[in-house]
Amino acid sequence: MPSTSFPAPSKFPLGPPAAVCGSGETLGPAPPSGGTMKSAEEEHYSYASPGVRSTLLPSSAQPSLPAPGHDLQTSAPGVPATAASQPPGYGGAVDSGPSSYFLSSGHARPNGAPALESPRIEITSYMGLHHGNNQFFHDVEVDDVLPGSKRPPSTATLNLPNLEAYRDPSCLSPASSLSSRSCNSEASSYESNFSYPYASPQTSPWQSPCVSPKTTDPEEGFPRGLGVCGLLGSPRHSPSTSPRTSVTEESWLGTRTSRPSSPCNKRKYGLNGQQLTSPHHSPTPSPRGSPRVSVTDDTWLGNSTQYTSSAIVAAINALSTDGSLELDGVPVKARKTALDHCPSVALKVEPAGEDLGTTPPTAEFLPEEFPSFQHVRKGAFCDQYLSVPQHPYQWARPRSPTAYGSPTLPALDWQLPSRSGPYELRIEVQPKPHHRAHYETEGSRGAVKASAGGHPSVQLHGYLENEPLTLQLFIGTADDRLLRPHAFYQVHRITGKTVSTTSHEAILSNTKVLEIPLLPENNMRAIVDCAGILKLRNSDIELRKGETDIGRKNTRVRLVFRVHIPQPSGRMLSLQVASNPIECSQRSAQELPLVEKQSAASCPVLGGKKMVLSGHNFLQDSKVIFVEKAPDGHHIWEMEAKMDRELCQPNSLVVEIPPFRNQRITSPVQVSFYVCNGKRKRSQCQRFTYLPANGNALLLALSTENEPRGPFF
DNA sequence: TGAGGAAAATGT
DNA sequence: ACATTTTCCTCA
Repeated sequence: MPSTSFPAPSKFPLGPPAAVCGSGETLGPAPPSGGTMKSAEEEHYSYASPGVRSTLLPSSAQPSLPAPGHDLQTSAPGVPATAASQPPGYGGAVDSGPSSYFLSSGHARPNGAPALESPRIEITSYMGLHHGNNQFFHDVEVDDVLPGSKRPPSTATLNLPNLEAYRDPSCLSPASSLSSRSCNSEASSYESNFSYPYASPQTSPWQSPCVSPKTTDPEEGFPRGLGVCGLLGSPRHSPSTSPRTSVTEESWLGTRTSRPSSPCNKRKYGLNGQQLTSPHHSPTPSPRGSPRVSVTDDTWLGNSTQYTSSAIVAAINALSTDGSLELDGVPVKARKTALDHCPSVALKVEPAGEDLGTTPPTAEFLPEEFPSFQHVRKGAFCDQYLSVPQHPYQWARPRSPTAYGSPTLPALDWQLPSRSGPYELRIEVQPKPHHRAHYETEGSRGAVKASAGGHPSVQLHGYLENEPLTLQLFIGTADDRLLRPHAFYQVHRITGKTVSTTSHEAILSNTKVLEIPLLPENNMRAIVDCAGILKLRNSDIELRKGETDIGRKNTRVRLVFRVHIPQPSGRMLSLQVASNPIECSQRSAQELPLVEKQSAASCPVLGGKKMVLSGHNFLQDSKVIFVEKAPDGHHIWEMEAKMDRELCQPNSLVVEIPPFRNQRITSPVQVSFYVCNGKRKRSQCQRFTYLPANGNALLLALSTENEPRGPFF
């Protein structure tokens, strides 16, 4: 299908194609998978031609998905992201006017931030773009759903009063904003406006957004995915996936609810997040093979990711779809989105259920149209789950929703390439692998830093215009699945003397997004010294209806950066890159010592035998403490081993096994030892079991063996 | 603030 | 009994 649908490159509205598209090369590494993918260029083209709206590429057309996040990973500075191959996801958005979204002239920039003129926002109906997820099928749906509603894809323009440099999504729902209650963050609302209904392959497109996925717990009446509110609408959910949705409000909400004693049943996932069971699979074939998908994440993401099909689909959609089509057809209103949070509501609204469970509420409705409705729902929803006080966040200021989230911008769970044509968004300086996130009950723990000191930095290469752009940053997942906003962590804006970078907070679909100016005068490079990480309580998030991810042991995140580059054609080209994974728990940050091997499995009763422990994270002051416990668990004795510092190596400790205290042992004695780093208390250290293989040997071998023998392992 | 530690809670 | 998560304390 595909290809045909693409417009010829020549059509590329933008300037010389060549420039834009640099040939594949720009793309960089060719598409991983067999060439099926189109070069970025092509895609560009496709999208580009304004006229072409309809071209929807069948998903098939783009077999390959971008690897989620992948690009990022590679992120080693300097290293080009391989992922490039991905097509610009949504790049193709419709024709909107030139991006309304961005600033045009550099006007005053307060604080260095680019000033926005009064931005004019054009609303285009691209719907497709947004919801990345399921656009595939929309055509149909649209019609069905909104029969009369189609609107011309035209764009509307709004003039914003002014400029804060950035648009705030929040504006949208006034009410919503910070208040915890407003589950729907503004963003969401905003999104909803734009959102476009797309159906996940699996689900019927039209299901009510709210519909609860089957997978969901029966008990819950609500649909789970709501949270997303539509934004992301992710229909994607694979069961496994968590709807990102929920993420966050709480954060902002700040409220603390009493902790729920136990979260309702959540599904268990593998540590990586893989879900053990997936309720439904999307029928659609998963794109996995597609190059895009795999491209990159290697690092964190295992190649094997199990992405939910929906996610993939979304990605595909993004790539392939021509927003325009949908746009037209889709009545904006049609979508009911916002419900997200208020699943219940949604339910009411829509019968639903249809789907297979997974369906997240895709629906969107225009906020405008149903403003009150939304709010209500939100409130309701929140109440149910959270009693949170509102936050006083500043970003609450009103802005037109549209401004911020122009309809054309891709949802946060869309997989986007890190480079396309001449452009490449690259993380020049990676964040440290550990950063202790702070809870709402704590004070800030500062900004994420770089390993070598300083802070992470991101640069947009290949952009030669003089117009400043906005770099968006949000906290994404680091598991094996497709990159998506992390439900349990939110980016936290840090301000103060130590922060040199101006930033602005916005909320998109329950996900806090930090917007940082990318200025030509700075070479389109931003030093991210204003981003901290907030941890939301697992119980709060897990209770959300629609949330399927679990927080326990889900403590790794990635910084996800996005930039939207207005194209001459009026479309917006979006690039995204994710950082290396960052471990956010306190404990992990301490780098616990880990013993992988021990040279001895037994020792004479008198002890004295030397043992080599091989592992990681051993420090100069590491201590090894032996403990003997009776079969019933009774603590018999413990003793700190004598360490042979001379023989110790960074990854190995040589210790002397202390003599057993009970020399009348007639049967195997189980001895454990702890390896402690520095001040860490034993209780916080890893305990290893040393089990003498032969009881007799213990009893009878009174002579000590002081030298380790042979190869230990 | 920004951290570092750790006790108190919870979850397995 | 442990492993993890959250809340508190302290300090610079």
